[in-house]
Amino acid sequence: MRYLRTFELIEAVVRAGSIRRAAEDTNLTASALNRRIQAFEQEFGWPIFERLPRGMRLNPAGELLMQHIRSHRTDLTRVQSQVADLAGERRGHVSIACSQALLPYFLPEQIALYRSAHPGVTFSVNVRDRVQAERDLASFSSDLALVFEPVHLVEFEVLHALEQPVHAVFRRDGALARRSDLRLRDCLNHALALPAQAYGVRRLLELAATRRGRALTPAVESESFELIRHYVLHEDAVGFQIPIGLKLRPDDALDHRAVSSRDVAGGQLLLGQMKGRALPVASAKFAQQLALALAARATD
Amino acid sequence: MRYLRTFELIEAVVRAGSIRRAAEDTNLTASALNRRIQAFEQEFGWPIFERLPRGMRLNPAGELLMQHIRSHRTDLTRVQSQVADLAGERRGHVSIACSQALLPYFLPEQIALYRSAHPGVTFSVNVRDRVQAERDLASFSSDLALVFEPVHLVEFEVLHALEQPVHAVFRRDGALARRSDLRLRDCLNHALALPAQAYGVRRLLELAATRRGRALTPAVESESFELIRHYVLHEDAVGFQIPIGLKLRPDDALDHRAVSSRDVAGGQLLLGQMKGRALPVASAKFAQQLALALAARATD
DNA sequence: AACTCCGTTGCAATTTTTGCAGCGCAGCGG
DNA sequence: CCGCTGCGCTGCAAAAATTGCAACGGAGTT
Repeated sequence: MRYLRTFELIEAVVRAGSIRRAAEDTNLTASALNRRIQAFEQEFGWPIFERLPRGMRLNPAGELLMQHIRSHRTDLTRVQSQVADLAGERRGHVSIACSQALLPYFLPEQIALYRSAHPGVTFSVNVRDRVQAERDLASFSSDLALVFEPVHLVEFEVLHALEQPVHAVFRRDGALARRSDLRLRDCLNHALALPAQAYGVRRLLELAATRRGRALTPAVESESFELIRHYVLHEDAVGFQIPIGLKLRPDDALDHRAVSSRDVAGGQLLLGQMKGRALPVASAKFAQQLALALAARATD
Repeated sequence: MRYLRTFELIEAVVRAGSIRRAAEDTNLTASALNRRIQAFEQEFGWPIFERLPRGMRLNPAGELLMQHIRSHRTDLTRVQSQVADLAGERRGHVSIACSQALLPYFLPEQIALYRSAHPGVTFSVNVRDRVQAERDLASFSSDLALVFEPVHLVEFEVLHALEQPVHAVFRRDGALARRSDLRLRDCLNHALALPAQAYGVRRLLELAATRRGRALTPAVESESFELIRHYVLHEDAVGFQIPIGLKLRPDDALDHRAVSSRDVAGGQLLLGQMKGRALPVASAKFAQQLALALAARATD
């Protein structure tokens, strides 16, 4: 949008950290860019940048303004989305920050389902850990977040919650496969393939282990759930994940089962948005669909 | 603000109803204005005006956009106000929609008090009845509303409430002045000077009268409380008003006293803002001061 | 002390916006 | 039927704004 150009330029300067670098990104000369910034500060009434010998940085006034700019712009896209909806053609873009576990099955299915009804809607899916997801919402870079065991919950408005037990993942031909009620101590006798500390599953496991005075000493620790799943096949190890990211296929060499809730508490998978924000039409409708799908899983 | 020019122009067209008339108001030619509107619609993606043979009118998309524009602009002034506050100098503008009863004493005092501490803050006071006040808040043309017995209360966030009994106003040398506990039937024996139907005091009186099977037949009916107050002096009539708009001065020919609460229920004087809106610093601080002043009255 | 990278400014070139005049259209009144 | 009025819209030239170029001074770095 032409009339938002000044804001784009300001953002470019914030990102680049200096006018000269931002000028390259925006296909302008440093002088032109400089004058636009100055003109804006003049009209706004106060400087919004600190001038440092090495470049520019936002001052507190600028931070305040940036927050406003971001909210304004996403609000405008919401209006456009509403207008598109008004005109009958559902268009728009849904951006969602989610935990890794949603990537293999749940989200692809849901997105495909939504796009089959509304081909004009596009999606961007960003993998974020529990902390980053909330930061994404606050900075308006994601409309929705679907995360396991979020941390802060301030500014986070829960649209739907689903309890997910921690599942152990193991070889179908291993010793664990034969147990009917799976206890934590059974798992701890095997080599452990655990997610990194930042992840909710890991936190729940640590909690359970320390309560029993035992320490978790992973053989393999990774940020990739996919790696963990595959590693389990090589050594007769045990991995952990939530069931929404797992699927039972009879021909598969992998199997999984819930660790007894007596040992490891379940966690919450939360669908949420930034508190108080009015979502674009497409995002709101997609959130409804997700909530329905999650509710269906709860009754399974 | 230069970068908000397009929005100003759109608003001018909405107000004027045609490009040519709006062009005069904005010191532009119709052609220039026309092209800016077209350029905006191009960028926005949809037309926002209906072209009629007699001029232009907003279409539904335009209505949606206008709502956004208004909220955006008031939001920006809030940011500026916050920045001013950050810089130490409290500046800004407070716009308040209020009932007539606040005009003679309460608001002038409060505004003077606030301005003595913060001379940089300016005020606009708009007299609005109960319905219009809420409409003002919703259209962002007022930050605060201080009204007696508002109607809808949707979108209205109450910041402070004060119960106000209905007071009768009469000549100090009249018959009513001698009664200690003032009953409604005493008043009804006199000529009545009543506010118009739209006002809260009138509604409370009507309610009380019909409950007793009596009808209110005003000798004088007016939208001006000031006229009512002065009329009472000429005929030995009785007027009605809430005490916040009255003052006892010993040298005055007027007197007033609460009508017994057994007969006429008290009403609520409400200080409020639009639900969910973040007020500019000056408005928020002034609202705090008002709330305090109202609370002090409650304990009198 | 030489060097680099920064924001900033004067001036000319360029791009954008505007005003002017005129077009076609649709109601209105005779 | 006509002329009249007020409307949105467009081609073209004038006016205004934005931009690029070159250069300056300042502050860290080597």
